[in-house]
Amino acid sequence: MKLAESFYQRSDVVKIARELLGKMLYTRINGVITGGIIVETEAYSWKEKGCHAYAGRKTKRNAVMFEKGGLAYVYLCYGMHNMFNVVTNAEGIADAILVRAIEPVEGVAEMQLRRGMLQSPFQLTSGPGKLTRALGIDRNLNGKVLLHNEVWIEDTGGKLKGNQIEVSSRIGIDYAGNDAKLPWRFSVKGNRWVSGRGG
DNA sequence: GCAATGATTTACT
DNA sequence: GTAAATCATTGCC
Repeated sequence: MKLAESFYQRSDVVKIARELLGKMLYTRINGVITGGIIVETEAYSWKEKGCHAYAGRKTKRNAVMFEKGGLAYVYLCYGMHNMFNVVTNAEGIADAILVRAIEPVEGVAEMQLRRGMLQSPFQLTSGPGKLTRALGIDRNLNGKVLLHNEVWIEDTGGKLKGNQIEVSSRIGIDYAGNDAKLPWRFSVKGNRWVSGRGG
């Protein structure tokens, strides 16, 4: 079943990022459903420099981060990659979680079509830009509520043990100085779809 | 109006 | 390992 709004609207974005591991992320694009298990996330908060909304700086791009938790924040990076984030916390507080990798489950054939030929199936969704392409996520989904039938997250009922979760520093935010060292990246230990070496 | 750059991926050497 | 691809957003003039 879909996660309730109350799951996203709690105040501890780091805790929510950890809890998203093992959940199912689905999209429905042009009637085609694709989805997979979230295996890698990163937390971002307005309080630290790695975040687009650092120091509460609100712009046209990141405005959705200031909305209430439970919305999708999608933006374009490097001119070609869409990044998918989950907005958390209460309205007015800009926290969000970047989904960096999923394990393909639903609509795998469609994902392969969208991604083209790959050297390894583990490259299908093993990175933030890859999974958005595989799931058909683009900026049209920015600001969408994660409770409807375009993009949503479900609780599978499965539970990850603490020793199955790997904690590390976030990737690609060297400009954030000391905040780049925060242990706010979570991944499923041993999962082949975690970004990095895709196979 | 304009120059700078990024929460990345892929190909090439 | 290094570099190119590629453009919306941002900040400054």
